[in-house]
Amino acid sequence: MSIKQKVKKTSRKTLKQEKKKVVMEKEPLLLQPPRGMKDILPNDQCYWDQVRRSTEKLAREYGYLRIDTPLVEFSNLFARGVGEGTDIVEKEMYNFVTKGGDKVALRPEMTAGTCRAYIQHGMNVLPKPIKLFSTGPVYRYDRPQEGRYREFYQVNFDVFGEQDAILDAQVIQVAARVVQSLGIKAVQIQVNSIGCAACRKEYRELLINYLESKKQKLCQDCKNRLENNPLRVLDCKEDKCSQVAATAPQSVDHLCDECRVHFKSLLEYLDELELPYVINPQLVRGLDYYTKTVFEIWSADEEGRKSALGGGGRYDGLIKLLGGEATPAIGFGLGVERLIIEMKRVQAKPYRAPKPRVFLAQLGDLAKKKSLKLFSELEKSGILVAESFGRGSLKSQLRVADRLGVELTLILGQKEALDKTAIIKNMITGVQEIVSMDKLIDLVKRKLKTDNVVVYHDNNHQNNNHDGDHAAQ
RNA sequence: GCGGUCAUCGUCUAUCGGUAAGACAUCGGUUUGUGGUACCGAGAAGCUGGGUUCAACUCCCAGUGACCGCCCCA
Repeated sequence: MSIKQKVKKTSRKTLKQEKKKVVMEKEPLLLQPPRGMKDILPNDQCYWDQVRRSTEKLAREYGYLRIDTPLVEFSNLFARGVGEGTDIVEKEMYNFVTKGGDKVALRPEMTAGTCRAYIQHGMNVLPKPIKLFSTGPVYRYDRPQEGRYREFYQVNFDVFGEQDAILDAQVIQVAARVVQSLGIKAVQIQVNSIGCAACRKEYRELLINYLESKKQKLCQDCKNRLENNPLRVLDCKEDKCSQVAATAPQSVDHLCDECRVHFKSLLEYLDELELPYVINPQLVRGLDYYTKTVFEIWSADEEGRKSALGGGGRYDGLIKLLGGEATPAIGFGLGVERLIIEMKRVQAKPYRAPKPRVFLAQLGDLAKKKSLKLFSELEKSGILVAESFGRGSLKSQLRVADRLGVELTLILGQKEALDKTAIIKNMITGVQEIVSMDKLIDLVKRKLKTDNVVVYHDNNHQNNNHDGDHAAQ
């Protein structure tokens, strides 16, 4: 190591220590978001765009209107709506008190807020059924891991005012279609019916009796669940519990007449739609408000590892519970991050936004000034243009143009600026011509239309581009 | 909430108890008006806090975070 290097290293180190000292004096600044939260970087946006486009298109086609509700609601909306005894409300809610003393929470799911808005704005007077969809972040204070974040995004569909099972089937179909439209084909739909308030009460007692008799075989969690949420014992993953659950009375066998008919016709409608499904008598959802139909959508990879993409169900009692007039309703939510994980796994095509096909290069003070306006004129006439105004040399600008893979580069130099002309360079053939400024835009448009896109990139070059994408992350 | 693995430039990966190397990426240059290659150069890192030591990026502890497995869910 040379003396020069040594000196440099030392000074760098000293600098670093000083920097550290300054930071320490103020307050440690962690250059990362809080746990379980993450940035969605430009490189990933193509997947998010694809999800947004697909869901918005299907929502439109099935008659859903978009609604956006606040990320923050009063805590008791969720306590009442989602259920006091649920994991979500009990241990996963971001609760806080505002300066004004309001007890509020970040929404852990979207249905409660949608219902609140439905009641508040008197949507019950609209022609039924009323279909609403929304998308945005939701928050759960859970332990993060792959596909599970404390801030995550959902797309959510809800329908109000229709109790016919045909709607249950259509809602399940929409859920399946959203997933499939993203290119995720290998999905499994699980359905179950947990009955209405009346038959659920009866069933619940039956189940408690049964579980009490096997109490010593249950895990500690389930012993607790026995008290406040016995249905949840059924989907406990503990071996001993699932053994008990396997022989437990099943809700489908203890439905009242109405619920049985409802479930039966749902299955008939699903058959009619040729939507493959599996009846899972063990399926219970983590939210209290469900009645009758519940369902989940799962994907499975080659090794059989499953991941829940979303789920939903009917909640005929919720609107009344929250203070509205009794209104049947059904809905579902899908986890966007999980959809994207699946899209990547099956190598589904993300949305590709149009890229600029023209680059504007400038040389010299006068041309630089003129190029700024020329850029906006090109943009106004619908031509996507790239530039690198900050660079001086034509060489480095052309290098950028090349790397962006544009088809044409417009060169505006001192001479051209004075002559009111510009050079159009075809980046594929290398041929260039001088045209007058007032014909430039029309000519560029014509060239973009007629020029066939020739793929001339060699592999090496493409790889470089690819790496570049990653480096931008 | 519990268990496991891990933590070095923007990214990936080395090395070492004596203050860190390379690749990719970035920026600049190779006679300043012409792009892919090549060559030269520059900037850029030891998660945080303690401890052991003459000396810690390295060893130990704690914290934090990421990932995996439970639990739960989306």
